Amino acid sequence: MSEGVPGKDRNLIAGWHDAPARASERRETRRRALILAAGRAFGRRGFHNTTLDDIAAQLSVTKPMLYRYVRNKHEILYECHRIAVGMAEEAYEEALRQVESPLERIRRFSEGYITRMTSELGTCVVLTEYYSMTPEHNELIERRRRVLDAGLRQLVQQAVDAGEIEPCDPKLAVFFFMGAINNINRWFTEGGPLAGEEIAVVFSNHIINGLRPTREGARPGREASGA
Amino acid sequence: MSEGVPGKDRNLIAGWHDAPARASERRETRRRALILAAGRAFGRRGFHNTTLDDIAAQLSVTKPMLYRYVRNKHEILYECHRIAVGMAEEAYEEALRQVESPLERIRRFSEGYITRMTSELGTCVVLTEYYSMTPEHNELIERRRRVLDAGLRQLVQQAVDAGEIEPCDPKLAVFFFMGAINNINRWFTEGGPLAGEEIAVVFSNHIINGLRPTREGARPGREASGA
DNA sequence: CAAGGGTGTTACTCAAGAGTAACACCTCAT
DNA sequence: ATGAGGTGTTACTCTTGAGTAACACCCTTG
Repeated sequence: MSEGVPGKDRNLIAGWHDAPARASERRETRRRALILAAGRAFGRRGFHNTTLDDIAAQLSVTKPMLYRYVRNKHEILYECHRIAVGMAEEAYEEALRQVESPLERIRRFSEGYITRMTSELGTCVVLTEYYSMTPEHNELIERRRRVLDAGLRQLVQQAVDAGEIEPCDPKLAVFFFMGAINNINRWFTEGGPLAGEEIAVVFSNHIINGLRPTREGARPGREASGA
Repeated sequence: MSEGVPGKDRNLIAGWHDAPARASERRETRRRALILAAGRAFGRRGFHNTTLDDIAAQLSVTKPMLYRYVRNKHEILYECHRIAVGMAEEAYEEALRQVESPLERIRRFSEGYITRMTSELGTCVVLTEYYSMTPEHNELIERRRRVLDAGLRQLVQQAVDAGEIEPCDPKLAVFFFMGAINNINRWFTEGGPLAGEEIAVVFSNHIINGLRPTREGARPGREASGA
């Protein structure tokens, strides 16, 4: 996104005011920038607490301009959710492609998903507020989420069957770690102390190893034996 | 609405239409019922997608009635959040009281918090939508959450120091499991197939043991993880 | 049987914010 | 230059929903 384009960049939000040449191409870029700005605001302050005027101001234009790029406010929210599931699906398929072991696939998925979610585009994403979508949009997103969920549960089940992990309820297991992951946007801030990849690795480890009790599980009488 | 009929129990929401005797006592009961109904709706459809008329309808009264029990809509949301942090604080203190081992305290906290959160009162609670509170309310809630967070991080650090768990970043660890827990309300439904205590136990295990890789990570010669 | 406090209603006000109409400017190909 | 198409604005409309005023109906207690 941030090319070596000379001079301009009059705005914080990338890609709006530097018009990339040809019409239809610019249109796409701007639409993207709009979704990004809106998504961030939605994530931080919520869908209904963010007005179109706010978003427009972010891009230093006025509200009616936005309607050149999106049909209405709900479409923006829908796009955000599409990006979000899209990233999860991508990570899932990538994981299937890259490794064989079910457990390792889960790790890859988690890492890939988190990495995407904390990327520039990802930070725009809203995982909460699915209830603010129109029923039609919600249905579309839900459907995709359900498919993904089923895939993940299957992975967990396979990991159990392969003896890689102890038996557990796949449904709850998936709820568990997806909950942890989907909550990241609540506290993550781009440019904060934590890099996305860092979080991805740490979280994935927690998913698989938990708080990772030490073998001898020191007695309640505590006694640190060599870290 | 003909009242006073001995049969009563004319409404789903407990405690509204069966007037418990003395005035000030009933007032409290009704206020409680109102918060509960509202909190559930907020959790399911979001703060802004829930109108006061909706809430009133739930209780089979009309909007102006609600104003006899709360100052305004924001106060309801605040009460929900107060209940939520309150439950977390309770669970935390209980954990400190009951056991000594830092790791065991974390488990107790998690179990206690989840159990409360899935209790009848708990299901009303909104953990999302903190951004829909007034800045003043938000400040109050935030403050308490920060204190709790600090306590939890300390527990994690202590568990590390005591050699109970492998070293890790306490901040991320707490974000991790609190994320998983706070997301429960997204999918939990009272009277669904999963009981609150069940979830509490399973999640707490996941927090501590993760997906619990088997020792040799191989054969399905699983040992009995007796219930 | 009044009187008064509590319960509940209908019928409003009022602000905010999504969405639109209409116009004004710029710039580029002919 | 000129008109066409894209960019951007100001100044609205209209709906929704929070909050309120004002009244009507009990019950209880003297």
